[in-house]
Amino acid sequence: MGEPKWLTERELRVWEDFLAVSAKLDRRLEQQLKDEAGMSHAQYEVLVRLGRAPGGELRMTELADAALTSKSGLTYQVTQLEKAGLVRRRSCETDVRGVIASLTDEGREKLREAAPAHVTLVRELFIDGLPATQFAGLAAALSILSARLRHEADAGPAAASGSGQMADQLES
Amino acid sequence: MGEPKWLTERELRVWEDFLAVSAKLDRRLEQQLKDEAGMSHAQYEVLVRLGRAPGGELRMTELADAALTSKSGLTYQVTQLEKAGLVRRRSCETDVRGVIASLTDEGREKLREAAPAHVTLVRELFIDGLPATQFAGLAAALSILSARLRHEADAGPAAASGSGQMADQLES
DNA sequence: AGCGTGTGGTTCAAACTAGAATGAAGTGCT
DNA sequence: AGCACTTCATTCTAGTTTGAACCACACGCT
Repeated sequence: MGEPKWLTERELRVWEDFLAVSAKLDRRLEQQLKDEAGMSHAQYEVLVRLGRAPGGELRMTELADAALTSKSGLTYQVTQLEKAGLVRRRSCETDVRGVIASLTDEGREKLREAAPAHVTLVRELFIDGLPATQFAGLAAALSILSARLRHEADAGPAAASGSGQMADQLES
Repeated sequence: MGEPKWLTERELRVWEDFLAVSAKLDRRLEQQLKDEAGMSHAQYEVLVRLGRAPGGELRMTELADAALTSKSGLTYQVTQLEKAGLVRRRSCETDVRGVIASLTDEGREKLREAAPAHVTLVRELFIDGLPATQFAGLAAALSILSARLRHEADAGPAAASGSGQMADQLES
């Protein structure tokens, strides 16, 4: 790893813009949810994924994956949400080890209550304000990156051992 | 706030892709820096901003701003970095209250040492793999969002008091 | 059945985070 | 000069994060 390919000025700007946007967006959303709904973004995210799942139920591991948090992180959040009465734990019939997180009625209600302001802010900060062309560009780029990172997750450090290209799906 | 403008399916996908990309990228970089350089991404970011500043020095507030962390967060990180000998604090001549964080030679060396692997990973995960067109779209979008959030920071809750539109720059 | 390996979830310890409160010192106005 | 107001950085507190260690169970193989 003597001399890597450094970033061009442009690439650097894009990367730092990404970091800045991500950080500031996170903070604004966090703050708003805390103020108006008394919950963290992480918790909101858990409720959303549960709300979307059939029956409002999901296995812990699946939920952790969907809500972009670690397993231990999810255990913590679900415990908090359970204390607040928004989520219940029940055990899985087909696998004794399994735990199923289940959205309560209060949880669903709370979600319904918190969503409008949240969505409005996401719209204001992220969606509106981008001309259609740029939005389309952003959409395309994020879709690729998201897919890429989803698969990287398994193979992870495998890239270090030679491949790391995956150019196949790009050349189409 | 009865019924907000909900997100279309497409908008939702983009937003969630953004969250996913951001989260996964963060985790990968965090992990790599910890493994290979023994520092957190936050600390790395502080070193980078200092390294780029004239004389390797910056006022705490400016640094906090640049490194995307809160003031108290920066105080903590600088203390850590100081313990590690990578940064020094000195007081500001023109303002007694002021504190200037200054990159030490060891700090600069450490940065030089950590940067290649970090940059390579950023390249691998974020830059390469995006066709030129999509990269350009991403760049344009992030540039707009970044600028927007930079200014929002001051006006912040001002949006709540009536305006909140800023539609002027949309209709063009 | 018995054994080794993998998986699901929690617990634990340690680090990090942000905001509120604090104290000291600038700034502007009369 | 005196006073109110803002700014700079730190301290404090409480909450949150993560990976590692852990236990109990599932699964595959012989």
